[in-house]
Parts: sequence; structure tokens; C-alpha cells
Amino acid sequence: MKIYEELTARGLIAQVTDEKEIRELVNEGKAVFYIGFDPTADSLHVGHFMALCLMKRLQMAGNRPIALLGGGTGMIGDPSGRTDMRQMMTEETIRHNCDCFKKQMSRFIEFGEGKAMMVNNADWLRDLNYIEFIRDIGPYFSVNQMLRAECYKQRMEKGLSFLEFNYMLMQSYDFYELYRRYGCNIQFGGNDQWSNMLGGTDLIRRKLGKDAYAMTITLLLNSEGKKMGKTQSGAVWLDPDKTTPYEFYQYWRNVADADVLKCLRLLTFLPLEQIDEMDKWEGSQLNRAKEILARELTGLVHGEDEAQKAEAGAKAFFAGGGDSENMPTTELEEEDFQEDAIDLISLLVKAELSATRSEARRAIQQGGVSLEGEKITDFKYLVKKEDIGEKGLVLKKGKKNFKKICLK
RNA sequence: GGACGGAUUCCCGAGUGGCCAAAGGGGACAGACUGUAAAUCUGCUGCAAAUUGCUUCGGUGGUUCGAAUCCACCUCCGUCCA
Repeated sequence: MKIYEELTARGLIAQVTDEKEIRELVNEGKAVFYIGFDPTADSLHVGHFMALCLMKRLQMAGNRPIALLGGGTGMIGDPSGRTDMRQMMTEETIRHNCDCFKKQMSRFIEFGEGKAMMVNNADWLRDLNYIEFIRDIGPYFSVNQMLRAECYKQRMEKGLSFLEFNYMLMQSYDFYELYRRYGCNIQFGGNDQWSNMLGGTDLIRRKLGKDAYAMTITLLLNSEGKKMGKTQSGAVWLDPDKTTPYEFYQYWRNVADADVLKCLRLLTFLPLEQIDEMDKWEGSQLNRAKEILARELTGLVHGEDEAQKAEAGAKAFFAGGGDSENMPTTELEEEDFQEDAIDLISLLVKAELSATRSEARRAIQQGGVSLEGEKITDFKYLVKKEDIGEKGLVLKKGKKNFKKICLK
């Protein structure tokens, strides 16, 4: 199976401008393609991860990837698919985020001579002269058409500033610039980028009379149509300091039945035959598939070691028994104790199982808290230092949240 | 620039002088059921030293015994006119 066919089979492809041409370029390793990443945060998230995987797949098939950091476009903010304006970021923030992205990307993709390339569009967007730019590029964009574009639709109700309206021109110019500089002939991106990407292929055709192509990646949606990789506390980050490997593992371990197979296809490098085999599984058997998914992804993002630890920690807790060595742990210091004891509410907050003391109190009153398997409903309960001892205690809030409590 | 309309808690959205920490829904959290799934039912959802206290209704001032609610000014957003 050739790469394009594999991408199709995995369900990664959402839209293409010219299927025949793209298939040929990609399958023969003649594509020089780029994917843009706007530095909206100081860590990549799952959506980015999918794009990086695509890069890797295509690179393995002999194509040349360009990772484009949006140091310039980040100054504007992409309005696509958003109902409100992004918060404007300062230059330092953007630069900092670009650096973070750079580090994380290098873990997945090999950059260097003859390999993948990393560029920053600040290099050409920063110093553009407004009059020149608008005379040079402006005539090729029809406002009428832009207003009809899907990506602005949602904003027509709530309002769209001229700043954001410019985003499409910037991204189109990127593609044009990469085409001229590096012969970049395909752009990949999230499905929400379609309009912006078409802007680029149009610009190249109109200005240079050359053909370039665009292909979008399926957005990672769950069975309810919501974006995956989001939790109540925000995105699922790739940075272990922002989302611990254990949390990352648990996120995938807990996906809905309806989403496991899709995730396996879209996100892992497991052979399709193996995934098709799992597709036959049903009911609680799917739990096995979820384990595989979680293990695979954690391995890819955090390394085999961390994946193993996360799995062991989860098994120790959920399957019972086993060693609690790899459980997420909170260490208590001397000053956390008063007269060699700490109250349960404080302990829950300290262990980050509850955000506030009120929340902790509610959890206890509702019977959601237990210590070493013993349910505790008295919110004034005191945990003595000697009870924690050398081995530590397992503190549990709800069904899936727990921490091992140890002494420093 | 002009004429209207709007800003309420995580989100949507009610509230037009005291009974308002603020209806209802969604989400989140906890309980039951289960397979670490989904669906369903129940509870819960500002903070805290917790039958009480403190801080919230875009911002700043004011009226009043008392303001999310009335007045003035400001900021932001939408609609229409230019």
C-alpha cells in the first residue's frame, strides 16, 4: 500500500484540491510540503501531534517536510472557526512559544540538511512594507469571496476585525513565499484551514501561473462532534510539565468506545491490518484496545519508559494489587503538618485532587473520598504523620483520581 | 460621526430597589449502575475559620437605610444610517 492510500485508509484526509496530482507527488516522494503551526501556547497539543505524525509518515515515504512556525502570523491571530477574537499576544510571548514548539518538534521530526526544514514566517512577514504588500498581493483577493469563505462565516455574527481579516492574506503569502524559496508544492493543515490554504494556491496560480496543491487533515473529533484533546482543565499538552505522562495516558485510556478505533487509525503507527483486527472487538473487549491506544500514544509522545510507568501506575490502582511505586505522588513537607497531623481537606488540596477547600469538603461529604480504600465522610478527619509512615497512603477522590501521599 | 440594542457566575441565559450567592439549561464534580465506555437516575456547583462571614452581575463615581437592578461618565460589542 502506498502512502496516499494508507492515509486514506486511516481516514486522515479530509479535503484535497486535486487528488490525482497530490497522490502522484506524495507517492513518488516528490512533494515538498509545509504545515504551519501558530505559536498560540507554550506547548504543542494533540492536534499538532496529529500533524507532526503526518509529517513523519510523509517523510518516511521520501517527501520533504517544512515545519513553519507562525512567528509572524501569530501576531495577527487566525479567526478561522472561532466565534471570538483571540487574545493578542506580546512579541516576547510569541518568541517564547516558538522556542518551545521548536524543542518539542525536534523530538518527533528529524531536521537538518536534506531532511526536514524548520522556518519561521516572521522572517518574511515582519518587515513587509504595508503599501508594497497591499499593492503586490491585495489585487488577487476578492473581498466578496473572502466574506463567503467558511472560516469567516461564524464570525459574521459576532464581528470580525480588520486585523483578523488579514490573516488569510498572510497565510496565502506564506505558501507563495515557500513556493518561491523552496519549491514547496503542497500545503497540509487542519480542516479548518481550508479557506486559508486555498487562498495560497490561488495566489500562486495568479501571480506565478504555477500549480500548487492543498490537502487538509481530518479534525480529531469525538463521536459527539467535539474536538478531542480537551479536558475541563484545558488542552491535553505534549509537554510533560503541563500534562503529566500519567494524565496523558489516562486521557486515551478513557476515550469513548465509539472513538477508540478512529484514534488508533489517526494517531498511531500501528499497521492497519492490526487495527482492522481490533475493529472486530466488541463490548468490554474494547478496553484492551484502549489500553493499546494509551500505551502507544504515551510511548510516542513521552517515550517507552514513561509509557510503561503510566501503565503500571494505572494497573496498580485500577486492577488492584501491584506496586504503587509508579503512581502519581505528592510529598508532604514538615510544614504541612500541625502537631504531626494534617486535616483531610488540606490534604486533598495539597495533592491537587481538589482545586479549593470548598470543593474538597463537598467531595468528602458526598462520599467520594477514601484513604487506603477506607471511605471517609468526616471532613474534619485528621491524617496522622505516623499513618502515612514509610510506605505512604493512597488518597482517592472519585473513581479515577488518586495520589499516593508520602513523607519527604 | 449619528440612532438604537447589549455586557450577569465555567458557558448559554433569567433577573429592572430588599425575599439575590442570583431562576433554568449545558458543562464540570460526586454517588448508584457498569467495562477506567456510553446511556440513565440522584446529589452538587463563588470563596472561606461554614446555621455564620466575605467577595461577585463590563469599569469608575453617585442616589438610597439598602443597588445586578436607578442616575452620570467611561470601555468594549452588535444592528441600522453615513
